[in-house]
Amino acid sequence: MTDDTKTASTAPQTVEAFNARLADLADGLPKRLRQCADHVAANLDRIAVSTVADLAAGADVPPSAVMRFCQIMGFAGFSDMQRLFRDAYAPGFPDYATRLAALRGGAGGASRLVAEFVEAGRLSLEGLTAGLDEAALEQAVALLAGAGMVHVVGLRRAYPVAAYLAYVFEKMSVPAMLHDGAGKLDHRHALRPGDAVLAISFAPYSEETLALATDALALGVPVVALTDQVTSPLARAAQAVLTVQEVDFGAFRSLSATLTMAIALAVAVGTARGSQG
Amino acid sequence: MTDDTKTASTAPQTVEAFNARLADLADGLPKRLRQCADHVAANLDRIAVSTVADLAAGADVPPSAVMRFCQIMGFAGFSDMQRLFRDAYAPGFPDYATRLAALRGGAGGASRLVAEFVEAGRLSLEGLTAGLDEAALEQAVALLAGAGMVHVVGLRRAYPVAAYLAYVFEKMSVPAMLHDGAGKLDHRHALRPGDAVLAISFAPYSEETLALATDALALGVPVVALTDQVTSPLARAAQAVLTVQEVDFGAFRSLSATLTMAIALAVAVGTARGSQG
DNA sequence: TTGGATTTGGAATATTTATTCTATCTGCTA
DNA sequence: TAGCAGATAGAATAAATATTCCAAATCCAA
Repeated sequence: MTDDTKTASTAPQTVEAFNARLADLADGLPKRLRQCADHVAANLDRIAVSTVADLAAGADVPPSAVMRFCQIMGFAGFSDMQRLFRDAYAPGFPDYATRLAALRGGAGGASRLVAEFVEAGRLSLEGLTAGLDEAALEQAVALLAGAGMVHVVGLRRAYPVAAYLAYVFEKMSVPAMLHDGAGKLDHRHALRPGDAVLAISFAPYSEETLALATDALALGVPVVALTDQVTSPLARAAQAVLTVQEVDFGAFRSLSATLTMAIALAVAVGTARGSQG
Repeated sequence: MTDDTKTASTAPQTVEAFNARLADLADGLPKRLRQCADHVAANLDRIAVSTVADLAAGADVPPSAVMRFCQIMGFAGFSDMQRLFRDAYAPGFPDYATRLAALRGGAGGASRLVAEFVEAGRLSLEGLTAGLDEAALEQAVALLAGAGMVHVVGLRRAYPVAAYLAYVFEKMSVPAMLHDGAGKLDHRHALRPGDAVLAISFAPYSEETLALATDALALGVPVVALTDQVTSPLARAAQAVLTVQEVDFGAFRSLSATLTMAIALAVAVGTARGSQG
């Protein structure tokens, strides 16, 4: 026991080192300490202005667990750990506008891009609220909530949206099938009376998506369209048309608004079904 | 004594009001209080993480002078004043539990859901700018830009992100392969020296994603992690860790911030490659 | 299961930090 | 310069906060 492990000397000197150590230790930690680690990791920016009791309450552990956490991180105690974050607090204002301006103006290529896409996403979200067709939305929910099976289709840029919808539907126990065009199979025969189609497509509209929507129309299966324009060819085949405009940055469009619309739609449908029994 | 002068009621409620009051009083202040005012005005952003003694030392006055200063500013004491700054600079993802409860009770149905998810998305995007680790981002871009092939992996909730990344990479002519676990194939043999892995996973972390990252680590193939916590198990296997916190609404999380980070990353990588030749 | 090691919760204690109080000082007016 | 009002410094006290310690609980290996 003479070789006292010099825990103090291993104390992280920077927030980066702190994170590294946290990532390093986190896996092998017992329950309570793990809770501390997770809560701290998720609230790094609050450590500077928190007390042991605050942190303990947030992590749902007793204060002594927080103390033990600080010690295994290499600090003498909480105050020692907090000092690191108080010193690093200098950059200050996590004010959105300021930070965004700094990122946009800054040199860093990638950070700059993040700032631009964030701004584009924010604008798209604003546009979503402003341009929402509530009647169409209610109708879409009604159509999908009443369906035996929801066929979700979306390709290319719309595919992530379709995949996400399928995921949320599954989570909410809504019977749904994702048509992803894999294997170039012709899935249209899966459409049955009582089903519904949720088709997502943006210009340039993918042929397969349009084809499924058209077939559904012919079979009398209702179609909900999530698209970019009321004049979209997809709109012609649909009983309910939801439009979302994404603000683009450069040649690229984010999917913030589209996905937000998608999750709201899916949750609304799941809820409506749940309450129907 | 009945007309108790309600000094407490004059306490500034916002940082702006605080500044206004400070400007208002500063001129007529005696020496020591003036020193306090000047030092405080010059170090507004540090009040939240300072003690009375810190401030006193900085202003070169005894602690009791600081107390008097707090009181003439309208606060009950230093702690009262500090609370204002701690709250003001708290980068709040405020209580969504309350909102959700209100939503359940209130009317508005699907449109209301859209509004809530829009708000959650907006907050997530703001959090992304505030919490961006620029160094990690640059490193991630460098690793991926230098790779022969980018292996993108993400399952469940992360799958739409992975799919989107694969789409953007393809658009930008970055050789990329999407590992989607289809057919339960073991794709890890596809990893070759010179490649890189871009792994996306959120709690609860999917085993397959972790496995691919771990294999890559063993093979010396660099891994970029896009995850929710620095304590994520994915982080251990990764050379660059990008964290994104999504504000959740109810049981559901949108992907606004994650996708925004994803597209920015992909475009940055594509651009870097393009300029390399 | 048993035994041993690790982890945990909470009470007891130590330390830091805020706050009050008052004797003293300073600057002003007459 | 005497007298007074306000300002000040520092000591005394109160409150909040951090930290330690140990008995009890839990986990794990044999």
